[in-house]
Amino acid sequence: MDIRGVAALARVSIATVSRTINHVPTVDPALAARVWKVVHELNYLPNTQARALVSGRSRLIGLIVSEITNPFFPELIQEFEQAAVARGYEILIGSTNYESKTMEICARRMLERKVDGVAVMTFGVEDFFLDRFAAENIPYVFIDPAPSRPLNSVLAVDYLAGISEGVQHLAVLGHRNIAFISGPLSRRSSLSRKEAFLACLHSIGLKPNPDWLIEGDHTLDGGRDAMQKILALPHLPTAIMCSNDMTAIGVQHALFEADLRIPDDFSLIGFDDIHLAEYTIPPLTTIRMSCRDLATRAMENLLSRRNPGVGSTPSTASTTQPAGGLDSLNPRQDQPSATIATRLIVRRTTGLPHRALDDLRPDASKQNTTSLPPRAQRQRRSARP
Amino acid sequence: MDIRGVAALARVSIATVSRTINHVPTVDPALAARVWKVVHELNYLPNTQARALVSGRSRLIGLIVSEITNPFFPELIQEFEQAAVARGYEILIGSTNYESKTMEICARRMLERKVDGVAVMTFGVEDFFLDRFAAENIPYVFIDPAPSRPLNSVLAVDYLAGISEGVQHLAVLGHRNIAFISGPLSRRSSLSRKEAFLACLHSIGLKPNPDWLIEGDHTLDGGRDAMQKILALPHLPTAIMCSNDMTAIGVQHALFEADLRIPDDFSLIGFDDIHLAEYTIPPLTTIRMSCRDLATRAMENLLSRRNPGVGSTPSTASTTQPAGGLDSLNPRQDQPSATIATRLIVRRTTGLPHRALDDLRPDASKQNTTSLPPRAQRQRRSARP
DNA sequence: CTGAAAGCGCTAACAA
DNA sequence: TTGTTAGCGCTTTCAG
Repeated sequence: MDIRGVAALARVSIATVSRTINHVPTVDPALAARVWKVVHELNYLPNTQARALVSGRSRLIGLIVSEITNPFFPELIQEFEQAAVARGYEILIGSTNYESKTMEICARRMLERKVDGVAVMTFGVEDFFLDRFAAENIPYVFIDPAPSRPLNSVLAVDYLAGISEGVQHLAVLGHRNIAFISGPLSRRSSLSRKEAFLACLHSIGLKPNPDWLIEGDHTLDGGRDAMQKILALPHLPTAIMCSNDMTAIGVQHALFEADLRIPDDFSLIGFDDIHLAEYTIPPLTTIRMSCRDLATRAMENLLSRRNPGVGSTPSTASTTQPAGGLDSLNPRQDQPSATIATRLIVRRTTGLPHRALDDLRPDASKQNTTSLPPRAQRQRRSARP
Repeated sequence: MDIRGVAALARVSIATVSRTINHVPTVDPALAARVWKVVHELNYLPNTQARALVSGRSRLIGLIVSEITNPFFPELIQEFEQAAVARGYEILIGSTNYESKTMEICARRMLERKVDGVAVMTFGVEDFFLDRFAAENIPYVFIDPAPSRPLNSVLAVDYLAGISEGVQHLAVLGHRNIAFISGPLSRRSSLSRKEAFLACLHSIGLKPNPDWLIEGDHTLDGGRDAMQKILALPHLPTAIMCSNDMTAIGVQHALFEADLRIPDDFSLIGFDDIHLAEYTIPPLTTIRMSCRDLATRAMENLLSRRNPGVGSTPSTASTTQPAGGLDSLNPRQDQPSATIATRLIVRRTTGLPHRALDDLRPDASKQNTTSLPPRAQRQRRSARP
């Protein structure tokens, strides 16, 4: 059943049907009522493809993430989807899995489906596609520092604030030897976090030990492996900061396997504050970055810059959803940046450095500052039957 | 740049361009070469909307899940996406968040975007939409028992096998008092799991204690709350089985907060075997269900039943991707079912029942079978400094 | 094997 | 305010 069928049954022209379902205000209420009646009786649903073809706008927003399997992204996607649906849009998800080939395919799909905007929540898209997006007048927004280009827009995350809170929290507890497990350093957002960490360290007069700067990959496995590398070091830090929560959970696991305890043996701080962080054992101290903020800001940024020349936007996309509303308020922005706040959430993976405990027990034999008691001397917590 | 531009530069008609990029075999290789050259020089990307409009096929597969935030689904989605992309399709994700209103919107979106098939990985869609899908000749596939209807197809998960392995594993260790935390019982897949559990219990001569059958909601919070309810009971089970891994992680957290240990105080089994299960503390014994199987089977099922009347499918969707291949092999099936296997993965949350330890220590005072020693007598594991 | 032409279902001028 | 009409970019007859 198509628009013609509706028009025939409602005894109006197809143009009137089109205007009605698009909520163009100048339709005679009587006719509109007839049209709606037929629409509902027939359960008529407009063909999105046809609409998109003729109007040039797909009401589709592309969302490129690195890895859907990292719980941070589903949380982001959920917020994004809500933000999109609330405004009458849908999202097209692409996950790059950190491969630039896959990224290319994603970008191509976005272009082929004529998305009205793209939010890139992962490492750099190649210039080729940026040019292409620009050429087709498709706004795109990056999280994090990105190449400065026209039509480009970035959402700056205030990494420094949260990480600084984290480092200071550790310093106050007495930690001087802090390791950092980064994400893949090829990604700008990973780099930013690492640099923020280094800057904080510097600002409180600590210098980084290169051995304690490990490159991870933002996965559970990566976190575990990185921690194992650290444990193999001759001198151990007393606290570990991680570039994301998944890494931290991997670290927890490595320590569990090594029979070491958190926070007694090591303090640990994550980043992202995924929902799971509250549920790790012990619950993870971490730095929160608001997905909702990110998603909302990204959406608004994109919509506010939407193709200003072509396609006036009189109306709503769906036969049911009311119009989104205020999307044409903001003027076009070319290098605007919203700032996304971060802040420390203290839970139970941070405590005094293990050295501090020794200091409290004067009878204990003096131990090397940066090494743990030999594993053999420590009891296993749960011997299996 | 559109097909006409390509045609002009390649000095052929638009029909020839169309045939070329669709890999219709009857094109003169010389012309085809000219076309491809121009296509690449111009980086021409065909407009998906236009293709879909005229061909009636969108090369879009709908995937309806309940909650993207539960890590099982991202893992499923990832597999699904790969399966789809490998066959030249894309997926359109809808998450219902367990709300039937949202489900309705999802179904509507799928219809409006003219998906070529829908995989429903969550509780029942309303009949209205099933009829609609059927009417538009859109194949759909359910996971789990679903209303029997034409064009309907279900992927049967062999819950019984895995759950039975789990129950037997517990029984062998000596557990007789086993609780089960289900998912929302309004969902068929939750019901199936619970029923499988009950059947297993019965088959080894145990009868369920109604107090130990708790309805959860498949979330972390739900698992925690359910465990807290169990802990408040006068008689405690010695083992807990959960309807999914997230619930089990919630249980771990509740026990951690209550200062109880796994597996010393309670044995715990999850379901799904999400990647995270290997990383919980201690690592979670769980029942594995293969996402990849699920995704692949669902995709194949859908494609094999694809609209047989309309739209012959001569070719590939993309200018780059090679054709998927064997999708027209299987004949149309109306009530076929692939069976998805499940099996137990033993990690470290299962052990002897706490009672058994007491039996091994004859000097210990005899304790009530179903209650733990008072918390006050147990030492805290990690007193905070 | 190729090209001309007829739409796919809808929106947006433009006229009435 | 409403209807008529010309496409949107592409696939697919149908002649050549």
